[in-house]
Amino acid sequence: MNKKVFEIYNILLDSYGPQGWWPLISKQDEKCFNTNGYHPNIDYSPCKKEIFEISIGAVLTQNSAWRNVTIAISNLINYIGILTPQNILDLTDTHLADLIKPSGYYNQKSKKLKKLAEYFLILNDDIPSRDDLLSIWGIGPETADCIMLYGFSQSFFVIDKYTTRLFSRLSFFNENIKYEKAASFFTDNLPDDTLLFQEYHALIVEHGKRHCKSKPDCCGCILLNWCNFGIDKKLTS
DNA sequence: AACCAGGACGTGA
DNA sequence: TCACGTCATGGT
Repeated sequence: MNKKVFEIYNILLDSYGPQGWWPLISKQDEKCFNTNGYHPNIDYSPCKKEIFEISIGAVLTQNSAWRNVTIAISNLINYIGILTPQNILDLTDTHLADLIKPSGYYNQKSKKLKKLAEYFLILNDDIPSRDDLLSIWGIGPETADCIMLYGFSQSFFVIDKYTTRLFSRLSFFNENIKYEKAASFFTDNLPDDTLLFQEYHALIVEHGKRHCKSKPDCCGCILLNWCNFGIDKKLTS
């Protein structure tokens, strides 16, 4: 058990506060109420329609900015009302593509959402296995883990570009590490805790957006002491 | 005006 | 297995 992994979590949490993921579009107004002393993850698990919204968001955000995804999801909600599998399936592929256009890759993602909706329709109230999700066309390891972790509250650790970038810069592993290997790095070095995994991934993304970008902005980075990459940047700039 | 954003799939070696 | 090409909008 590498305690550094948990220490970094605490640094991020102290600095940014609890993130309260998954950010539901259909619940944005309620979230605004709770900016003070509110711990959004405690005893909260999403209801059925929210699980589906999370899953849709996980697909739409593939290699695209969350800002654009919020527009796409808003378009969907404005047009079909409640996000249900049947409402998605009732749209034509091209109409669905048109609604989600702002999220990019709209033709592919339209098909992906249809496949996702078909699966959720037969899923009913069951909890899927990770392999079930991976067998759906358009759902890879990161999307599956997002759905499992944030949708179904199962303790899978989500690995994304921000995660491999940050922890490779922190010299824990190489940036081109395989997905499953990176995931087990975290699950091996952290207590098996869904809320922890939810909060940690969200904090990594927040830190990635603020500092650990593709072109890093190391000024004000709270992990600078931990980061060889940051030190190198300081010496060379 | 390139570059990047909370990836996944298909193909050829 | 792996290294690429493809998919595509919107912000900086």
